Amino acid sequence: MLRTNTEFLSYIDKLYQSNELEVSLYHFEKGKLLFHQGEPCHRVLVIKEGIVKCFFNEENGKDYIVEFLGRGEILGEIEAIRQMDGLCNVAALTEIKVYVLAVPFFRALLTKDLTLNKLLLEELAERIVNTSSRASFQQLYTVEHGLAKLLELQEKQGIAITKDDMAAYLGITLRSLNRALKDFSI
Amino acid sequence: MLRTNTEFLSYIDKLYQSNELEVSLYHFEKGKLLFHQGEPCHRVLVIKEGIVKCFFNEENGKDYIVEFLGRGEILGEIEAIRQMDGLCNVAALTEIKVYVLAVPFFRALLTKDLTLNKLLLEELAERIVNTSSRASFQQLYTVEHGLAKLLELQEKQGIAITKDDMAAYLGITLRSLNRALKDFSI
DNA sequence: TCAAAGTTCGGACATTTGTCCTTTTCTTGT
DNA sequence: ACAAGAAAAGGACAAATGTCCGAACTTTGA
Repeated sequence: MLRTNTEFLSYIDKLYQSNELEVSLYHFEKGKLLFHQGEPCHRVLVIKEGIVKCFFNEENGKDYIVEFLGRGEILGEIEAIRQMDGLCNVAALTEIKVYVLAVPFFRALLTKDLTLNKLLLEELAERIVNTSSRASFQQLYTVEHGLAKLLELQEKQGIAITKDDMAAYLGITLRSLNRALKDFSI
Repeated sequence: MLRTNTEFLSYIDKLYQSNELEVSLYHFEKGKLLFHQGEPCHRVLVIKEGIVKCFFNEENGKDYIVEFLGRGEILGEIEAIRQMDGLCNVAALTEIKVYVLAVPFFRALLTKDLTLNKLLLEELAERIVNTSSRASFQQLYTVEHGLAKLLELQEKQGIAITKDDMAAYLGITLRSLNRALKDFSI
């Protein structure tokens, strides 16, 4: 549930070392909004440290968290590839360090670097696997199943997700989450 | 909701014309299962004609339709890229014609053909956009919203989806679908 | 044409989830 | 330490969805 991508990180680490003009390293504080749904994207980010959440804000005001991303995960690549406005919001859940690439540089790189293409294809394929199997799971199983997995993740990763975020990830209201948590501890 | 990809189709058309040893054209009848969830995949398909459904079969026996795919859409590419067993089932909803590539050939092509890489990146990015925004939408909105879109699709495309498939796409039971349909026609 | 079998549909009730609002618990400043 | 305000939790009812099963409708074969 918290995705990471070591291979991609080391690729970008190297790129950074050999090309500091085009790749820079930034630092953002917890809570900062890195991408804004519906707005133009000018940069592609790769997480060096920290955790972010990607979430949709639907017209009815509700949020849905698509995924939590950590080390080596890339952000803004879909928008860069398809030349579209921000698909969803991205907010820093912890303090983060990110590599930043301008979109034109990223796109130029794509036209000539097969390694980058390969890494990206693997990353996108992995995301489809995750997103689609989660959608299926959430539609067809009860909340408890999803909650169990989410609690397990927090345990393993040693991270604390707020209840609001847990509910947004499960696609339910806070009230329902509280109920599920209560049922859980019986 | 019914996805197609003209660009990809013409790429494969050309590949077929220049390389009939490695790319072949097959024909399958309606109802045929082209990929089986959890089983090894040996081939990559590109739809030349017809429509298929990709669906998960969950352990509780329920189905969830991830997407409907038509002309120019590729199948089995995720499994080929990540070298994994079938992610979901794929069944022909109509008679279909497909180009067939063996996985090793497809992978070899990936290592040297930037055009293919580009087309695939665009396709995978598009799928992520669709899958994730649909997941969000379905979690956060009522069934009627989803149903409206689905009916619209059938109208536009002139295709008839069975009620079972409509329910599986919406992630609800047939009973709930019938109710929604009734409410709809008021 | 008719009856039997299969299929689809909808009623009735159970369960789940959401909404709204009160109660409880936690913070904060003096 | 305590009161006031803020944040979190839970009760009560409403709405949505699922399950089960019988009724209505279709198909098929003699």
